[in-house]
Amino acid sequence: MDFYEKVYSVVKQIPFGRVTTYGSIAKYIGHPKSSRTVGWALNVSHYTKIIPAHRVVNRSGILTGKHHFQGINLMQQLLENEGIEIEENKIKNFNIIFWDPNMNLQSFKTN
DNA sequence: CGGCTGACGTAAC
DNA sequence: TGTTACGCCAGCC
Repeated sequence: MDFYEKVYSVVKQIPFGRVTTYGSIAKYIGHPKSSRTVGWALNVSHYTKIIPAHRVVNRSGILTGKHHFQGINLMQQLLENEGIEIEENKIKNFNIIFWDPNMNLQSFKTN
């Protein structure tokens, strides 16, 4: 399975109203230092695949990739539509809604 | 083939 | 505590 296929598989499994980080995804797919590549994978994915990339933010819960969506606030709008509160490009209660694939998809690696 | 870039993360200063 | 530096890896010159 390709690097990006793994990324897509994980991102698509992010529960509604939850978010995860580039680093967590990278770590989960076996490349803990390749978080940048995860971002790149999501970047190309937005025109090759349909995945909830808006549910992926950086480690601080900041919407660093919002300017890669159509509207400047599209990413934030999508998240708020899921009940996630955003303030100044930053997710509120991030530690609460953070969804770590490493803690929820242990069986995924064997697929 | 080498250097630059980037939706990141961590360590060092 | 705020910046800077660097590793990472795929794409694009």
